[in-house]
Amino acid sequence: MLKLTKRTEYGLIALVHLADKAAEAPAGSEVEVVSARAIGDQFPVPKRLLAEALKALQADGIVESTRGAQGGYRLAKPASEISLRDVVGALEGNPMLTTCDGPANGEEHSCEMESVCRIKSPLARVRMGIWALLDGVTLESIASRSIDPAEFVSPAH
Amino acid sequence: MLKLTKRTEYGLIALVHLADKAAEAPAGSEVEVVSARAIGDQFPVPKRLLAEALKALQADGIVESTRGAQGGYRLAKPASEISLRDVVGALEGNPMLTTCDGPANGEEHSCEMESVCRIKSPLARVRMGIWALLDGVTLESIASRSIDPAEFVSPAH
DNA sequence: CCGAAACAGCACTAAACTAGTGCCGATTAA
DNA sequence: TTAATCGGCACTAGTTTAGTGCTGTTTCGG
Repeated sequence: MLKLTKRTEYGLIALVHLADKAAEAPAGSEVEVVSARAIGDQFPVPKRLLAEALKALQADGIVESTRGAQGGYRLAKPASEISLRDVVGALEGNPMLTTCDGPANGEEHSCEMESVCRIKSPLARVRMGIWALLDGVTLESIASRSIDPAEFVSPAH
Repeated sequence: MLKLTKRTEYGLIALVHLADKAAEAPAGSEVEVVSARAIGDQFPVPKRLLAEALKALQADGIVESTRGAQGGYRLAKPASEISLRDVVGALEGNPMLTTCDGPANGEEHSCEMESVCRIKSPLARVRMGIWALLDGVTLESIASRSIDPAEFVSPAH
């Protein structure tokens, strides 16, 4: 199904939070790291999965981590340079649409119909369209949507 | 994962085939129906699943069926009026991206964070972008990609 | 009128993926 | 030294996907 996983959802939530932190920081100063626990405390999401997502994001160089007490995560790049495609790619890999519509796996023989298949290349085009769309959405554009931090930390419920 | 199901893949293959038949037919004449078996014979796909896909397409008014011997399927509308979104919608439903990113299910309370959730509306925007993209791809545009029928029935390999 | 061809509907299995949890080791600030 | 925190492995339960079986119903053709 054409759906993102919870992992991705949680990862995105965490990233938006980290982007806020980065934006709040006084210019020129080091951005404070935020622990997975701290993020999880602010949202009703299973903290453990959040941590899983952050781990994956770290492995892909989207966030950087500091270990030990007072450790945590922060964005590894400016929010404007992190696209939704990067995030989705890190959290659920690149493969898309049909199995035979391989993205860059030129070596795989994809499917057995090859020559008979008329939908492969149209689907590949669609896939690239979707990727381009995700490429156009940066973490900055997601995070910078009129959020008063005060309202943010004191949720309505 | 951001992937289409086999069902959709098989359905698309069948639709392209039916679009061919429709295009071949002499102007003004009735388009011949094609049985699921006939389609399945031309492609290395499990015939049964192909039939499943066609059934779903019929239920959604994308193809129309004729029952009984010599029965089969044909497009219910011109190929130019069938979009990839229609097909995907018929074969795997509309829900997309995260679970809280409900398409038109206004009544559902979606997720419990509501007020705190900062990714919902950006994701909704992305979803609409993807749908618009799928809307722009018609069955006609997929099928009419320089296919010499002769080359089609005698594949290169 | 009968039988074969074809759609239609239901139910079932096995494999893969998703969501979520547990546990323990490694690292580091206090 | 201790507690906080990231990092890695493994495990369970539920859902989805892929694929198959069987039976009923409709209709053409002989």
